[in-house]
Amino acid sequence: MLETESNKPTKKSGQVTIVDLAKHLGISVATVSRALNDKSDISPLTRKAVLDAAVELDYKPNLLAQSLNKGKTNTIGVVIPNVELPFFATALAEMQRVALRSGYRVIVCHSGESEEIEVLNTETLIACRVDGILLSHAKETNSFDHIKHVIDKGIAIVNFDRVCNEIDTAKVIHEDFKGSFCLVEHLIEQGCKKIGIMLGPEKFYISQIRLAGYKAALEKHGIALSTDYIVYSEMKKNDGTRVFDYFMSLPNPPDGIFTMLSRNAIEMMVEAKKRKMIIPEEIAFVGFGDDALAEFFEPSLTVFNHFPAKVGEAAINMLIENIDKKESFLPYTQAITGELIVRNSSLKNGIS
Amino acid sequence: MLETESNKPTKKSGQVTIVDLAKHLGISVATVSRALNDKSDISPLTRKAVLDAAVELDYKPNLLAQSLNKGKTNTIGVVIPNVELPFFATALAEMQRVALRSGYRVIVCHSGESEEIEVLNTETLIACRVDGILLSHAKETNSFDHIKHVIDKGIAIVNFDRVCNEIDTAKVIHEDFKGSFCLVEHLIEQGCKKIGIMLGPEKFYISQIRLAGYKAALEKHGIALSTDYIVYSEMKKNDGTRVFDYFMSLPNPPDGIFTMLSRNAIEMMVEAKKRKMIIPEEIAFVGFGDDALAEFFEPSLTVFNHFPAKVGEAAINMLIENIDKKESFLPYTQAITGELIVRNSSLKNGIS
DNA sequence: ATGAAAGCGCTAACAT
DNA sequence: ATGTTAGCGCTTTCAT
Repeated sequence: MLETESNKPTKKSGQVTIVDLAKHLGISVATVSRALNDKSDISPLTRKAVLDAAVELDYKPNLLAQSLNKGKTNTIGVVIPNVELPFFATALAEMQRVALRSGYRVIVCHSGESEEIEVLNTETLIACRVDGILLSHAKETNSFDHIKHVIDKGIAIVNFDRVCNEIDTAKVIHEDFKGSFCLVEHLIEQGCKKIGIMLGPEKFYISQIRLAGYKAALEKHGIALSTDYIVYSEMKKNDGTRVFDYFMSLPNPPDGIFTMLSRNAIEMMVEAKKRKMIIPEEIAFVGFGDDALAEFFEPSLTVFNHFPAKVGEAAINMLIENIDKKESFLPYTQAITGELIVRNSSLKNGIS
Repeated sequence: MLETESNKPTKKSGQVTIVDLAKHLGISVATVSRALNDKSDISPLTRKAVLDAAVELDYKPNLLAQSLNKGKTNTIGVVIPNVELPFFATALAEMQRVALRSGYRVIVCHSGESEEIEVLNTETLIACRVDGILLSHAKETNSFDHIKHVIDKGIAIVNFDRVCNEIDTAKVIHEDFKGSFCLVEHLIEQGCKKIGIMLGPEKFYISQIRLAGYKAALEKHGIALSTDYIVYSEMKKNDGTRVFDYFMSLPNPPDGIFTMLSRNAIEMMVEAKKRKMIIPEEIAFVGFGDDALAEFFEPSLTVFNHFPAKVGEAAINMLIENIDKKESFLPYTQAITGELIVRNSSLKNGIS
């Protein structure tokens, strides 16, 4: 317990290091390290002395140094376009929960829907030497070289929700085809004959797949396809309003509308109500993805719930698998089972 | 341009290092470092050679090593209770935006409203040697030793939204008193005489302050205070419903209700509508904090908008100031100016 | 059971 | 203009 006056850390960081502990106790850093890491070859007394000193001096290990030394950071990087979209907020929260349980830290980056920032984020994460990356593309993103990059470097990566179909990465997706098929078929069963669809950007893989589901449902029920009823959007606020105006301006406007973002359906319903249209009798609505808005709006919105938390959980578990197996991991795709929630925006025999 | 066969990185990390670059070019690491960091004492030719090689070999700097060496990480840690609350999602997004602009990375931690995890998060951030911490307390949090800790270590910290009044930290808060005063006064002006208030946990500083604003408004207008009308809650889903039941069970139920979380007001309105009560004539509602739900619900909810993005921006700017000034920084408190948004849930002369 | 020393990748004196 | 070297905080052989 040799007491020197110089207990205060002297180093650059201003924080207590194992050198400080070693000096304080008059032993070597190696011994301190062993005690701290609970190694075998150490006397119980020394261990206790070190542990006590660590508490006394408020020693906190420097993760940077540890990671640098070990070549592993136990950190996962997440790149998302926008946490303000409820889907991403929920998925992210779940990722953090699982990460913590599995001994990983999480660095979150927002691309803000910008391709440039998404690329920048990816590079930052590589520079931070994260063990793996979870990524959902910005709507702007057209080129996927940064993803190839990550893969070439042998860094684990899982693509979720807004995935890119041009690269063979591990992916977690929704039942996009089935969900969209269900929703559209439900509209048809409710008597809708002219069904409009509002998608995200045309290049989105999920736009394409959901469109395919829509087409399949129409075909199954012998309804002809009309390109007038298919609209892409940049997913801006109030796009729903604009697209609804467009639909209503058609010579033969839809009697049912499916939107890829539930929020857009809500915006449309606001507009429909302004025009004194009767929902769902005159026009019915369904959306992809459940949230508080869908539940509380009047009429409540029929949705395909894609379980954001499950997506988050599956994605991070797949990533950890990828990290653990390293080279031997073979990319695969997992689709999370969703569920149709029928509500008043589409149910014509009106239940309340 | 000396070519050796051994271009591939040999090291533990598996990634290209400046040593690899140096070998590849047959020069010293110091020169490589200088070139990479755009130092003065270097010939343009060597610089170019290095930069080219960096691209060719896909060199990415190791931030861990840089940070360890410099004693600065350029990283900010954020601890929030739950991103699924729209306020935090928006504040966080803004923090990231500003951080990026200012050359900082962000590590986000969720406490999930747990004190234990909040403490753990804080320690992790210290261990990561972040330059500063932005923190909003979990609702569970009772002890603030971990905050004292951070301050004692000389790490910059800014407390926002859910602040603790027992410690002298830098803080960014809302106009909690004024906002609550405005909302309640507005109800009074609309003719409400019996005003219920639903707060968060009693120990929350913001609960206390918002209650004070409520009391002040009542007093100004000569309305007697009744403890029956004051309810605390743990901010769980559907607490609004329960509290509304309670209010309605009173011998003399309120004719106006103010909730600290807008979502609770929505839940109450759902319940009120089920009971065929007329809003706002029979009972009016106002909430603290604006979000999509408040705008889209029918009737739309009168709120005090506390501008989440501004809070996020102010908090991170204050933190960066703290980081830059270090010792000479004196903690202060900044209140973000809010704004009353009157909507149909309270406006008795009904505008639509 | 403990210490000495090398090394993780990088920067910054200090040479030359 | 470039090379040599020490050191950031830690773990881990290899000695003893």
